Amino acid sequence: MAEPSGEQLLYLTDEQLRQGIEAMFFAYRGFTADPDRILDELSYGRAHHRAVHFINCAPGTTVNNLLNILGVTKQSLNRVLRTLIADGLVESRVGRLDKRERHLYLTEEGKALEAKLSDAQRARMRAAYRKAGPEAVAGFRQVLEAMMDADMRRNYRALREPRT
Amino acid sequence: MAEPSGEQLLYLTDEQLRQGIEAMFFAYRGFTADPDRILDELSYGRAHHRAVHFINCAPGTTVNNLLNILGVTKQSLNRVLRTLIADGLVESRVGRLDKRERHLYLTEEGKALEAKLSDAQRARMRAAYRKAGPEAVAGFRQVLEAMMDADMRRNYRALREPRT
DNA sequence: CTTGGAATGTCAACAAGGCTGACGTACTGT
DNA sequence: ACAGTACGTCAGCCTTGTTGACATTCCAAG
Repeated sequence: MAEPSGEQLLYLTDEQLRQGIEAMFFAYRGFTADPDRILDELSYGRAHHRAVHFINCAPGTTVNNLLNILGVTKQSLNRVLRTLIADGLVESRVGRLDKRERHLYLTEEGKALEAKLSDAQRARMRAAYRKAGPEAVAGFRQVLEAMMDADMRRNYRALREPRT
Repeated sequence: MAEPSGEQLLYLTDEQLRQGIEAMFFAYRGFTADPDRILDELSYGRAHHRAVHFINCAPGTTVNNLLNILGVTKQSLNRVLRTLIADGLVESRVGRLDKRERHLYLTEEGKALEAKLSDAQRARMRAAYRKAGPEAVAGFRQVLEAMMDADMRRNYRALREPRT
């Protein structure tokens, strides 16, 4: 894939890049629009969505682990987790091996919300993928991955792995 | 490295879509990281960046027009504009045709900041584009455009048109 | 010409969700 | 025993979203 086969390797004018920047801006808004609507009705915010999403991906994850993935402070995350636990969407279990740790799980209710949010977001993603075609999707993913910070790319790849 | 490039057609499993969602999340963070650092030093935020960016793209635009592009309330935008005007980065001129309107322009100082932010963001975008290759970039843009809301796509395309 | 309504922009106040700092508690490993 | 780690929490700040109230300006109907 790293072989450009000549072609127009260099069409990286500032104008092209600016368009990419704006596309990213508008697309991200579309990307979050559907979940945001659902969240609003429950008086939750995007922060709750992120927490629920990653707890679902990695059941039993610790608070500290989640902190690294989300890139926020523990105070900030804790505020969100507190409401999710109080509302019975997330369960926090004291670690067996290390009792200082809290392992986080979605309850059935939590899974239901996650599914609802996920479905909405996937629907848009699926529509976009269909419209653009498989090859475009491969390119899309490559550029996104190249755009991440190195340490985030590690997190991202860790989440993609089948299982350890 | 284990990136599927092109071959398989219908791989729109929920798992694949979930990966796309996460890639979008992490990539957007990388995307805004560099400007955020610059902004922080000046005690501005992302909102200032967006305003400066789009005023630069469309000099003389009205507040209302900017509102539509940015998708926030006028009160929210106004707060940001007020500080930018107070700091001498943006100039607001009363409309000649319609005196209710305010036309917005970047001052020299404003243009300097815009260039600084833009350079940082473009550098990352350029690096990602280089790494992924021209074909990936085309796919990237296609998927992003398909992911926008319809009305935002209009704004996006309007901004891509040659100058008026 | 007047007047009411629409459009535009400003000010005030509030909420969500970031942040830092400080501190308490429970546990771990040396 | 003790230093360090993991987590929770309180207090307070900032940015940036929101609504509500209001001033100005324009325009069109009476």
